[in-house]
Amino acid sequence: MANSRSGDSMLERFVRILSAFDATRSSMSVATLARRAEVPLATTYRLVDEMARHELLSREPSGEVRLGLRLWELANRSSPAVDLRQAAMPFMEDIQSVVRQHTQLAVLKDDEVLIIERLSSRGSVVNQAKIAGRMPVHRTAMGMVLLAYAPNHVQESYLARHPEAVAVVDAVSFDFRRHLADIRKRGYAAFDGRVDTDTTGLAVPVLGKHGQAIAAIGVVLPLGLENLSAIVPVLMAGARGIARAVGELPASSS
Amino acid sequence: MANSRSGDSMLERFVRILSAFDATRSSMSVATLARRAEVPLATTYRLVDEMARHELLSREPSGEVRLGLRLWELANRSSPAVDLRQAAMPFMEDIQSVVRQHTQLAVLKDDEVLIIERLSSRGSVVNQAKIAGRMPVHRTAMGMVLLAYAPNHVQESYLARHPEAVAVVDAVSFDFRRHLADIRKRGYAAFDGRVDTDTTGLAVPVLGKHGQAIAAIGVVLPLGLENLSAIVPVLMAGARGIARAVGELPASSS
DNA sequence: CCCCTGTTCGCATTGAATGAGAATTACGAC
DNA sequence: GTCGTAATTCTCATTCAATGCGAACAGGGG
Repeated sequence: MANSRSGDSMLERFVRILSAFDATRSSMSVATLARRAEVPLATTYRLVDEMARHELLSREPSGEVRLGLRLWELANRSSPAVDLRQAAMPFMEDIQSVVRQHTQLAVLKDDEVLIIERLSSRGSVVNQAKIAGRMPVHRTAMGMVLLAYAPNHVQESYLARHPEAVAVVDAVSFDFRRHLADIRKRGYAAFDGRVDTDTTGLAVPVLGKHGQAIAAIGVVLPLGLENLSAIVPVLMAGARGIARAVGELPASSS
Repeated sequence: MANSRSGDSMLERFVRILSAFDATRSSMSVATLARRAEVPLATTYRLVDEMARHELLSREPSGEVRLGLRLWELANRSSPAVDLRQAAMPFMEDIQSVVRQHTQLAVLKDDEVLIIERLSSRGSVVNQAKIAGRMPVHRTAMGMVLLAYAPNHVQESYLARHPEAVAVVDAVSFDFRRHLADIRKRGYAAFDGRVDTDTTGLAVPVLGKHGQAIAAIGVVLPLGLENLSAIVPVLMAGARGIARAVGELPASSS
């Protein structure tokens, strides 16, 4: 039995199997799955169909495996992300109806930006962000806003773990901490072409009662930024609305 | 060791634990969780913190447990529901901008209506539907549309399992199968006050290439149905758009 | 004070999970 | 058709990781 080395609880494997799926690879053969998840083949087969029996995974006619509808259902019935999203939706729609470009909601998670929600008009510019997808902190306006309003120890540990961030921010060398302070002073962050060369990101924090960011809302605009300063107040009004709608929410971790 | 009776694989328990959470009870003590999930206390404690370690669950400062952000992330990175939602969103927004009431997207699952997405204007009437929530088939316009365009064996097994449906549909006794045929003839379903006494549900199917419903889109309107017939074409146009946007999607099960 | 509920820990027990590998099937390429 | 490769299914002896009882501990009302 369990005759082998690896210190894997079954749950560990279970998570690794789920993690093998992402937006770019939403279905695959069991064998491939076993390879990606680094779980022994025979075991993977057993696990997969046990999971399929509970509809956490589903097997397509082709034999490929993908995430199951029940997993989605369970995760979306109640969760921090769901609560946040629900509180924010009406305000995001308000923003959207004015800005008419991608409007997104995100939180900070494991030193990355986790996108919670995203509204897109038909004519929006292209944008790589996906719901439940992640973006790098220091290349996005949402990320920098989240970091700027994060507790000190989060900022410091981010800096410690991501020295490359300092180099990337603007052509000139500069003080990252001061950059964060600037963002706090303005109350928003705006970046040109850092994700896509022809778009501008603009984001403001949703502030909790102790001044920390519990989330960020941002928009992605085409580079021709005429009335950009007219948009900031719209975002801020939305953010205040969301903050009010969120009585108290568990934080997002670090 | 597994010295006890129950034929529970660990995964079985895992699912039961997750299932203990729903929109009405999004966090609880471990002991309560153990009771609801019917998992032995000591085992529950062990499982909960193993799951918490992987952020499938999270422990709040108060000690209560709730679903974790990572679970949400995994489930939303890729899943049938996510794909469908993504294909449908632009069309739902179009519909919403015209109708200005709740606009929802749902599929049939286990003889129930599973709500996938839901847009609500600020001034919408009250509506109990929640994302990832379920509604009864024969009391909702979305449910009846889904059933009307479902394969025959699904309809029959629904009838077999839900004899009460026949009695409920309209004051007069009547032929349920014929009712479904009527819906197919019209191409939509409209029900007054069956969920809430002061609202009307209106729904059309999103048809796959073989004529089956792969989803339904519906709106919830206040009972004063003046221009109701003007809305149907809007929904149908949206449904066609969604159908086109969905190249091929795995079905939703039965 | 007692009682009730939630939480943590120790521990002996064993059956359920494990993974190597053989056998079989599916699928292209040619 | 004939290979050849990859995917899948099965078998099976091994054993340790998961199990759950029960006892102990911690609060917190009343």
